[in-house]
Amino acid sequence: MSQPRPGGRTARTRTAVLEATIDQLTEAGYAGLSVDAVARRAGVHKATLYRRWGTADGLLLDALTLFADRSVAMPDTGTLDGDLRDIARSALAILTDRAGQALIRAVVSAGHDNQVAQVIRAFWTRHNTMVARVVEQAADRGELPAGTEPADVARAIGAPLYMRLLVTAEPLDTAAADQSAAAVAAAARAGVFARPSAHDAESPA
Amino acid sequence: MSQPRPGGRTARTRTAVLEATIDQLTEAGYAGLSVDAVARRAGVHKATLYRRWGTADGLLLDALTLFADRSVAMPDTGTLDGDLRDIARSALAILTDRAGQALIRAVVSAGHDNQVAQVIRAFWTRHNTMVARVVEQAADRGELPAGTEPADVARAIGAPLYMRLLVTAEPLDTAAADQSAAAVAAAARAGVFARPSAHDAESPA
DNA sequence: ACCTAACGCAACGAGTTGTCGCATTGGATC
DNA sequence: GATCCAATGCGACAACTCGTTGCGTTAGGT
Repeated sequence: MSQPRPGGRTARTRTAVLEATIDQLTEAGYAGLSVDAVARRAGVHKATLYRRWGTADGLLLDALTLFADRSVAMPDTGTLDGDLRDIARSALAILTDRAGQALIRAVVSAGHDNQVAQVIRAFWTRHNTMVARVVEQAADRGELPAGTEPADVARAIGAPLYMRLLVTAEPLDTAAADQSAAAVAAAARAGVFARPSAHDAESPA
Repeated sequence: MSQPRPGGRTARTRTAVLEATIDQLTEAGYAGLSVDAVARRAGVHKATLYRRWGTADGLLLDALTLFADRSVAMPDTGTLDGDLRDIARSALAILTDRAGQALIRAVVSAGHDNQVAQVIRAFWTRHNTMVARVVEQAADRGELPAGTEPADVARAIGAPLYMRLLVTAEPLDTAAADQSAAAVAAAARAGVFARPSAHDAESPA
């Protein structure tokens, strides 16, 4: 069941092509992501790309998968504010990374009805479980009300940064990330993200 | 200096074309916004579109201008929470509107280096001045610390909603808008959006 | 009734897209 | 180092899309 030819040339071609894909996305955006352009840039014949990736979306999907496979780092600063700040700065790192920017813009342009969206959903699922642990620890320390929704917290941390990148084209710097983290911390402490308690009791572990 | 022929046919054509532009954007996205497709859909010959709008981006720009010309409504509920809730719900209305969704997605895909971006910047400028008045009133009432940045508040209100639409494809409902407003209110009250006071005094007014 | 801007129409050249058959190459295996 | 085969290179191609142009027609001001 081993791959027929997992070896050198194929891997090199893939690397060159996916790097060219990022370059092309960076310069020409999703609209300019044609198979021909990527082939020329990678120094590979376009027939090869059509055979292995089929379409431009196939290229995007492969590049995205490679990028999203980085494991999400779990912060552990001992305080809610510290953890949220770390999360916001990690998000900032992705959003300021050249490949990250290119891929995020492309994903948004590609829409939500394809395999690309599945990779994104999987990424957010992992990210949310990470945030859930942070929230849980904070609740144990008494820093947050019980029943705080991790998904709401996770979205709120990233949202202002994505907003700057995608909508308002404002600068993405550490101050922006830290402000976002502080805002989320304040809102979470105020119970804005707390799920309305079913009846009035939430005791189980 | 009056327009040569401002009358009937031209106006009808424009309406039909811009409506077809929205339809096409809704169904096929920015990538599918070809002049030919819009012409067929509008029942107008493509040469006419090339003559009047030049390119697909010209169509987008005209449709966007028409849409963005709605004046931004100023809320006046008497409380910060009420005003922010109104603002969030207004944003929600745009983001759930068919044309609004189509245009916002298109604008993001079109990027930030064109005339389209200018219309967007103008829109946000007006929106920010509106939010500034709300913030100012709240500060006068003592609900907010002095020096609270309106731009930060405005961004924070819209961000989670844009995030749902563009990135995570989550539902856009009143609960989402209200939560966003509540989160911003909590953060603003905590002074997260307060500009660091120049030296240490902020007494005037 | 007249006049002209706006539109319809058809055809076109240029560029892009995806596919095909065949030659060549690289690297795994013995 | 000889052999073999999957992966790639190569060029040509039909189909399609894009934007333009010249000319005839129409609508709506005057």
